[in-house]
Amino acid sequence: MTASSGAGVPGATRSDTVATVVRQWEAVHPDLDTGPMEIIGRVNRCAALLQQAEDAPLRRAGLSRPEFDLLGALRRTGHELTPGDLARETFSSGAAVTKRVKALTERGLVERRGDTRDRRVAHLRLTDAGRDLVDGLLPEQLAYETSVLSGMDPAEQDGLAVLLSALLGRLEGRLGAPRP
Amino acid sequence: MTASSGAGVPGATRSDTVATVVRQWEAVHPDLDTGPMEIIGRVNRCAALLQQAEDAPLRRAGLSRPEFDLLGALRRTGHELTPGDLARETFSSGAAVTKRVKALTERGLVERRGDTRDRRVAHLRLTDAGRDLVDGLLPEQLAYETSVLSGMDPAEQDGLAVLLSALLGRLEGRLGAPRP
DNA sequence: AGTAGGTGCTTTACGAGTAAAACACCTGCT
DNA sequence: AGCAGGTGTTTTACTCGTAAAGCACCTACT
Repeated sequence: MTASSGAGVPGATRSDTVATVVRQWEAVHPDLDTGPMEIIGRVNRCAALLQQAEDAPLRRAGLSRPEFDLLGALRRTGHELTPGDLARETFSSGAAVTKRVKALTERGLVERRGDTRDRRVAHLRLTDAGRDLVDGLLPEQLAYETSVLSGMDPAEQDGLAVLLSALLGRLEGRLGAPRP
Repeated sequence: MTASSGAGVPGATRSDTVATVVRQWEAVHPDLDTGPMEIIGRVNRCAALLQQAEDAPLRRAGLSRPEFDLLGALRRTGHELTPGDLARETFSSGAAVTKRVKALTERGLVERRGDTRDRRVAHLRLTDAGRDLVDGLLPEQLAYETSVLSGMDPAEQDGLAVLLSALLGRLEGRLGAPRP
């Protein structure tokens, strides 16, 4: 009665790994509504496969994905960011940002400048080399993403983007400040 | 011209973090087609938030998510699995499985039995305590997932499941055996 | 002015995953 | 039978992220 997708969707959406996992759970726990798994299991699995695939070109450039995210944040915002800004922007802990920034400055991709007013804070920006690296990598990433999505027609792509946005909106609203 | 979702979708899908990130990239690189980001960025972000949220009840039970995945694989298949099977089933490395199995057997959740034919392989199964733990946790997980999705009506949920399945099918087909 | 409390960042200690090597065992060829 | 090569699992050395403590600095109250 939980109004989920238990409905049926007759023979659709066969042949992905999540479908077989869901069927296994249904066999073992016929009483539970496995509808949500059809969505959330697939989101998780898609994300895992996408990251694995997209990491390859980055590693070729000697970057981890979190490092690329950090450089990307600096590039796309267009202005300097503090470590704290970067932590929020890349959804990672402050400590992780500290270490990544250290590694990236040593490699000459990022520069730091102390704030004159508040001597606790640092301002970070890309060096020319850092900017060039991001600008070289980004088209590669997008080309791969485009090729993955090329199997879906544009209407499906838009539909997927809209539905995911709805889901994400809900997640971000609900999880903005959870109780640990 | 790459037939992506660049079309427009006028004012739709505002107010999630991915939308603002995409707008930033568009401002810096107006030449690139950022359509794929609208999908793939959201998949990644949704997965990150979902995992973070779903980890909480697991940690309360003293389990990490990979550990729960391992126990879940044993539960849903209903029969014994070898470490290799588990590695494939949970998409993790053999070494990681070895360590997790060790920890879980020490906690009395998993039992191992040597193969009589081939003495290299072990067969693993849940203890009663392991089975009970999974069976107690699973409804919690599903209830949370149901509540997250409760904002979407059933038709949207089905649509999302179908579209994600199409994407996942493509990813699994393409990435079954990549070249490192 | 002096100080208590908060903020921004970094350091430390540790846990967890990985890749590569090591190990133990099986299989098929001669 | 004996051994070369393959497979299933574990071990080792290392990397990376995290939580919690630590440090330096700012701010606002008395």
